[in-house]
Amino acid sequence: MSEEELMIQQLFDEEKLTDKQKKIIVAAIESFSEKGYSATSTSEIAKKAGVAEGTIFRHYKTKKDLLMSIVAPLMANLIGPFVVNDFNKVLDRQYDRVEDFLKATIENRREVLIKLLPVIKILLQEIPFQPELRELFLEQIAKKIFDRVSIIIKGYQEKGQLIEMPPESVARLAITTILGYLISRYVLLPHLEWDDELETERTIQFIMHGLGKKE
Amino acid sequence: MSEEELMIQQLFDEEKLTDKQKKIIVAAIESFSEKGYSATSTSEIAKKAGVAEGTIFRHYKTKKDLLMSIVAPLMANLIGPFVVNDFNKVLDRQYDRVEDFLKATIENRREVLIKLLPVIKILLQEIPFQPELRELFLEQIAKKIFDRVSIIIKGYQEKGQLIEMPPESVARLAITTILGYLISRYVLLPHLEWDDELETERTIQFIMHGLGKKE
Amino acid sequence: MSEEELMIQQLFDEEKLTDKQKKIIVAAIESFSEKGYSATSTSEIAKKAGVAEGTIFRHYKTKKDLLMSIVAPLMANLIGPFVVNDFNKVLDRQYDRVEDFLKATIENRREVLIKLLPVIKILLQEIPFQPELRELFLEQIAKKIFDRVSIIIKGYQEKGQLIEMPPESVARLAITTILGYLISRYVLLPHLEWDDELETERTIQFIMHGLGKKE
Amino acid sequence: MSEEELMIQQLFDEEKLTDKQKKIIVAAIESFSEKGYSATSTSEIAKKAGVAEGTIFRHYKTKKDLLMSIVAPLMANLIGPFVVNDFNKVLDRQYDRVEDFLKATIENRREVLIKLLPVIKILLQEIPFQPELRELFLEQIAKKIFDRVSIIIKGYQEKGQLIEMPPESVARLAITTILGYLISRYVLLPHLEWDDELETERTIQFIMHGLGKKE
DNA sequence: TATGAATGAGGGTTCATTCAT
DNA sequence: GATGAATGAACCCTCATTCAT
Repeated sequence: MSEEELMIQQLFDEEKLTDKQKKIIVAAIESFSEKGYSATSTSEIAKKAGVAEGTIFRHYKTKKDLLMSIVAPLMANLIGPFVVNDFNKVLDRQYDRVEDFLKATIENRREVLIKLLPVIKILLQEIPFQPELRELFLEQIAKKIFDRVSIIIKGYQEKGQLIEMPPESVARLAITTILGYLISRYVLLPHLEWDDELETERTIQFIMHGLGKKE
Repeated sequence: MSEEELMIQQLFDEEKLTDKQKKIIVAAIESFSEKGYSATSTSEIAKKAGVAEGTIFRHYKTKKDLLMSIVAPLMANLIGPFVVNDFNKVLDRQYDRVEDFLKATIENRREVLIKLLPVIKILLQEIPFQPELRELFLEQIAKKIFDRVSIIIKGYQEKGQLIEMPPESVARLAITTILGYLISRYVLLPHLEWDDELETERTIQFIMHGLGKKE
Repeated sequence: MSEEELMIQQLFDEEKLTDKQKKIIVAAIESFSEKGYSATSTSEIAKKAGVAEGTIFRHYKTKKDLLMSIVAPLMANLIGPFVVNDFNKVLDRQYDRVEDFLKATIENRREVLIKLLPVIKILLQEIPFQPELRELFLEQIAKKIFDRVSIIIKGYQEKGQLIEMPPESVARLAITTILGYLISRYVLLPHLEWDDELETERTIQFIMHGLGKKE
Repeated sequence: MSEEELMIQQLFDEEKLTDKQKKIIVAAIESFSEKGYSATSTSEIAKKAGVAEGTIFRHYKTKKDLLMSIVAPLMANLIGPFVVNDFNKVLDRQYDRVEDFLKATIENRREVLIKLLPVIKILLQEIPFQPELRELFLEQIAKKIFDRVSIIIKGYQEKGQLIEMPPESVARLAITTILGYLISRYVLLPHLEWDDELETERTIQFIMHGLGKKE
């Protein structure tokens, strides 16, 4: 229970949720991420949450409403700290080298990513099918992150630490590499044994120097 | 229609499908990839295919059967040419430099990937929810590709073209980078304008030399 | 309605059934006994009961569940009073002569049999096809009745009122004769005019003295 | 196969059935008697018979047609030999004593009953639900048998071998007793071990002298 | 506020039957 | 005559949602 409680807190820290609401949210996250949104029935959620079927609809007008109320705060959560903390730190020149910034970013996001993994799975699953979700995601998350990252990139380029390449391309390559790592690590192959520190190091090294051998 | 006909041919070239079967497959692919497997009703597929609902179940015992019959041949298709053609060419030392191999691989797969995009979307969407699909994918695709790629990598490492790093890590980084490019290009942001040749070049360059500036 | 109400009361006297449940049961009994279980659709039952089809499945998980919930209490009902009342009376030597016992038994069961006729028809119809039903019937009804009857028979044999013959055979002959009478009377040929008292008398006389003429 | 072949011959000896027709009939009898008419699908029959679904409907316009074509000849078969052979023998005074007639009748019918058991089960099952069947049965079978039996009874009554009782009642009692025996023996409790000769003897004895002890 | 009985549209699937081959 | 693909109505059952309690 404490595990879910943490997730709930992380996601809805400011809102006031009744006890039943929390149970509904937890149950919905579990079912949605296990079977998918469409394949999950509200009655199943109600049973798992230990509430009556009607109770769900008292708090959330529709099933989609419930989905949104789970997934929307995730967005703020994913981007929020990143924007506020790290970005400022970078501006404050706390990370002189790109490597340090990358490492801090990965470390910083790793924890919240793990905690919110089920919700992230739901988000990724439903983005292709819920236009509102996709727009929300593209405009609130993708765009913002992309913009901030581009600024950061330009900064490092000016400092001569990054090659001359359009920031969008640099951003794309860096972000997909990091996400590729995190998704491989936590979504696709979580059952393998990973040496997290070493693999993080390699990922960063790859971003910086590629795979080609310097002669 | 010719577009879908092509896809059908690509996927089911050896099997003999009746006209109605083809229509069902095409309609199912369209609906599944647009709304997701669970959210698509068989009656909707029937209507779109212009056949009676019962006809679907004459050819495919269940709805999941229909899904599998769409997605299973994709696997062979995705991996087949790769294994046979490219791998042999590499062994035949047709690609002296890693760059050439990467470029050929991307180009080679790009075409089939575009054509099969809707089916790939379905596959990716349903892998988390259909255990049989996941196993099929992990064992038939992921493992095979990984193995072959690892061999290729070792070859280039011995030739001194790739850094010393466990082939698994090299494979992971290379594959996720390429997939990250293709997914960004064709799935996430297809509506942007892309200079395919240039962006492919950059992706390969990134894999080889990273983002760090040589001084 | 009062007719069915009576049947419902007789069958489910202890359980608390909602109004809709009663209507569903009544409608199901009517349809099952008229057209058979397999040939009756749940939508038909719903319509006849004046409820939504979903309502049926809220109370009974499956169609077979509905059948069982109708037929199971019948068993207790058919055997219950017999075991408790009559059997005790016999033990209490309330019936000195076999004839009196037989008459009381027939009279006693006639009433409930008439009232539960439709349900009995359903039971008899479905016993060959529902293994669970058959076992339930054989073990809960047939065996119990057979055992009790055998004890009673032995009693009368010891009193010299019945011929020496294995109690099983005696029981078989007596029971099938009585059932043969009741089934002829109420199931096969209910439209004929019957002089119930006289025919009962003849049936008992037949059991006691057969058809042969004493010279 | 020879078992079914025999049944087919017995039932349809005069008609010319194609090979496929026979297979259909055999398959239908098996399925109908196992699962009931309504619960058996034509496709299942086709599969079991090894013919195409359409073939069934080429020979029998509807599913009910198939049922009727199985069950109708049974009637003639059940009554035919009885009327012709036994009855004449009785008239020919081949059976002086009632006992002999009863024994001959039971023995005579036992064999055909066993062979046609599955078809008889179908007939008994469907009589309550198929009005045409019921009328056919009542008028062609029940009535005829009843009439003939009544005549026989009167004959024995005149000879002083049977008590004075309306022939209808005598017939009812005798017939239900015999049927009760045969049904107990072959339908309800076929798995018990039966001493057929002894039990037949007891049944006849019961009919003649009842269960009461002569002092 | 919370319940859970009730709804009826729609879910996937099977059905008896037809008909072009 | 035999086939089996095709049909669409009907099957049993589940669904998201409502509302009286």
